Amino acid sequence: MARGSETRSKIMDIAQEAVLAKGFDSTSIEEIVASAEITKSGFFYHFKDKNALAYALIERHIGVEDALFDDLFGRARDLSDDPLQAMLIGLKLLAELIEDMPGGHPGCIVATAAYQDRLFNNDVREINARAVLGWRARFRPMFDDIAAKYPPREAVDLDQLADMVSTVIEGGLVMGRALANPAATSQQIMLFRSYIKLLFQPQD
Amino acid sequence: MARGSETRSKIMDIAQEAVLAKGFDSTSIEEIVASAEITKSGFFYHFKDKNALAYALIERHIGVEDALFDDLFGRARDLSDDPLQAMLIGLKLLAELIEDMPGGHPGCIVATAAYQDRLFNNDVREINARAVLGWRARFRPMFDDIAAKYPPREAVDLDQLADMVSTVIEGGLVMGRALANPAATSQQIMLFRSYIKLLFQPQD
DNA sequence: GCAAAAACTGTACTGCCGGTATTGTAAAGC
DNA sequence: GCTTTACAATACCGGCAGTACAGTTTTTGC
Repeated sequence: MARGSETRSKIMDIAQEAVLAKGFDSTSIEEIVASAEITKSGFFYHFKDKNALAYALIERHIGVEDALFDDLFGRARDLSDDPLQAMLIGLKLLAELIEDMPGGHPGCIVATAAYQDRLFNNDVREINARAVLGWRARFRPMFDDIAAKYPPREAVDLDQLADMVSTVIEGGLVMGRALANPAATSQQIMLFRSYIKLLFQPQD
Repeated sequence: MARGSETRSKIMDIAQEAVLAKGFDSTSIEEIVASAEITKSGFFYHFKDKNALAYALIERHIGVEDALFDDLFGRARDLSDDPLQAMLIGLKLLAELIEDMPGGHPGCIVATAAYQDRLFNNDVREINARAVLGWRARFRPMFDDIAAKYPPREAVDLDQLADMVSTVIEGGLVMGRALANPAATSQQIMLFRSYIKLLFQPQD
C-alpha cells in the first residue's frame, strides 16, 4: 500500500518539476523513469499512458491550489468584513504570492494543457475545463457580494469578471515567459485589482 | 525565384493551418510534405529544421497582424479625434474582429511558442519576445496621449497597461480553449475596455 | 545557348520516444 | 500458502525529426 503510492508520487514529483521547466511534451517518460530509478514497466504500472500522468498532475495541482486559495482569501476575509476590501486584500496577497514563487507558477500545467489540446485526450481536457470553472465558482459569489453592496459603475457580466482572474493570471504567465520577466504576472494581477477598485469603490 | 518562394509559402500555408488546428508539436513534417506534395528533402531545403519553420510562421504572422492593427486602430482614429474615444472604438473593433474569426486567432502560434519554450531554440524565443514588445510599443504611445489629456484616476505604469492588451488576449485565448468558448477572448477584451473607460474617462 | 546555381526527387538510414508484450519475482495481505 | 500488488528485465513496434548523399530538373545570368 505505502510502497505503491510512494513510487507514484515520486514519479509525479519528478515529472512536475520537469514539466514546469521544459513543458509537457519535451519531458520524456524515459527521462522520468531514469530519474526516479525505476523501469518503464514501473511507470506504466502506475499510469496507463502519458495522458494519465497529465491528468494526475493537473488533478493534484488543482487540490493544492484550492487549499492555497482557501487560505489566502480566508485570511483576506479575516482582515476585513467588507467584501470589496477583502477582495482587494486577497488580490494583493495573490500578487505577492505569485511574485515570490521561484521558477514560476504551477498553473503553467493547466495552461499548457489548454494549448496542447489535441495532444491530450478528452479526460485531460475535461479536468482542465473543470479547473477553470472551479475558479469561476470561487470568485463569482465574491463578486455577487461586492455588487450587492456596491453597485458597479459599468454593466458587467459577473461570470466574465470572475473569469478575468484566470485570464489575467494565465495571460500574465504567457507574458512572463515571453518576456522572461517573472514579475509580469503579479503586475497584471495588480492592474486587475485596480479595475475592481474603480468598478466598485464609491467615489469620494 | 518564383518557384522557390511559391513552394516555401505553400509549405507555410499548410503548416499554419495544421498548427492552428492541432498545435505545433502534433503537426509532423511528414504530414506537411505529404499534403504539399513534395518530399522530405524538399522541406529541408527550405527550412533547416522545425525551428526554422516556427520562426518563419511567427515572423509572417507578426507582419499580417501589424498590418491588421494598423488598419483597425487607424480606422478608430478616423472615427474620433479624441485619443480615449479612438482607443475605446479600436478595442471594440478588435473584440468584434476576434469574435468573427473562425477557428480561433492566429495569435495562438505566438502563445504556443511562449509556452513550449524549451521546445524551441533561442531564435524563436527572441522573435516571440520581439512580437510582444512590438505590441507594447504600439499601445504605449496611445496610452501616453490618453493620459496626457485625461489624468488616470489610479496610478498605473503605462507599459504594464499596454502589456495588458496582450495579456488579456493571450489569457482569453487560453480560456477560450479550456472552456471551448470562442467568445471568451472578445468578452475579456471588452472587460479591459471597461477598465480603460473607468481609468481615464472623466466622471459626469 | 550554355554553365552554374537553385530547387528539388529518391532512398536509405540513425536515434529518440511512446507504447506494447511477455515473463518473472519479491513483498504484503488475507 | 495462495493471491494480489508492485514492480524488474528484455525485447520489440511504429512514428517522427533529422541526416546523408547521389541524382535530376528548372531557372537564371551571361
